[in-house]
Amino acid sequence: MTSCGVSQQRKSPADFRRSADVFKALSNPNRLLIIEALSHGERCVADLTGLVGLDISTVSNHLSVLRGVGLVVDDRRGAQVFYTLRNPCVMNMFCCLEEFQAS
Amino acid sequence: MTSCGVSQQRKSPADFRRSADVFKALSNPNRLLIIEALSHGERCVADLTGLVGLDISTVSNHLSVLRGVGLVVDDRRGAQVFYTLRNPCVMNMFCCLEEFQAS
DNA sequence: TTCATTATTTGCCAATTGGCAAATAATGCA
DNA sequence: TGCATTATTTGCCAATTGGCAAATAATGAA
Repeated sequence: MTSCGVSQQRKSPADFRRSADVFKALSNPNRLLIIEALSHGERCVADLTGLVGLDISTVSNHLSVLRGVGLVVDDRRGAQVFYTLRNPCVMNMFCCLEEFQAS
Repeated sequence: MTSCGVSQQRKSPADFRRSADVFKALSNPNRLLIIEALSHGERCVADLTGLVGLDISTVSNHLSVLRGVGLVVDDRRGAQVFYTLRNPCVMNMFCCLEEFQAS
């Protein structure tokens, strides 16, 4: 894991707000489970509901949260809706977290 | 930002729980502001209180949250308490987030 | 020991979160 | 159109969060 080449500009309150919002979306274990599943390929809601083991209304709500911060995108095909990660680079954050937690 | 060399083992519910806890600690803009300040070097509580602009009891509480997940460590010197990031590699997560948000 | 300074803890309150279940919406077939 | 399937939204409720202010703890000097 190397340093990233991101500029060191001063962050505005809105920047922190936006970052906090994404972290908040990630602050639920069931949502993390969903994201990890999606990192391996698209899944439909019923799939994810089976995986998470909660009521489908809850899973749908979690997916709505993830959609809200742009982590996932939905694709309706007939009665079914499939979800995918909008950008897999978010998994890099998990790698960073694992390194942090291993330290 | 390159991929990290972390093993692909199956995560347990407790793993997701722990990850979610760290993300939760990061899900508040004022705590992000504190972390960013600490990434540049240690700061005392009064410093951070001035920076954040909230009541000192609130700042102390935020610092307690960060301590609880191991993001920061405290060092009491007399009446003052100084805080530092336990491991600066956590800043890599912010870099990943910025890349994600720029995508 | 008293008093001042600094930081943490606690209590209060409003807002938010997360789970279930019901209600509603979207899709597709007969 | 009616009905079935799938998913989303809404309502309810308990738990949690975050901010302020008061109470309490920790430190140090006189």
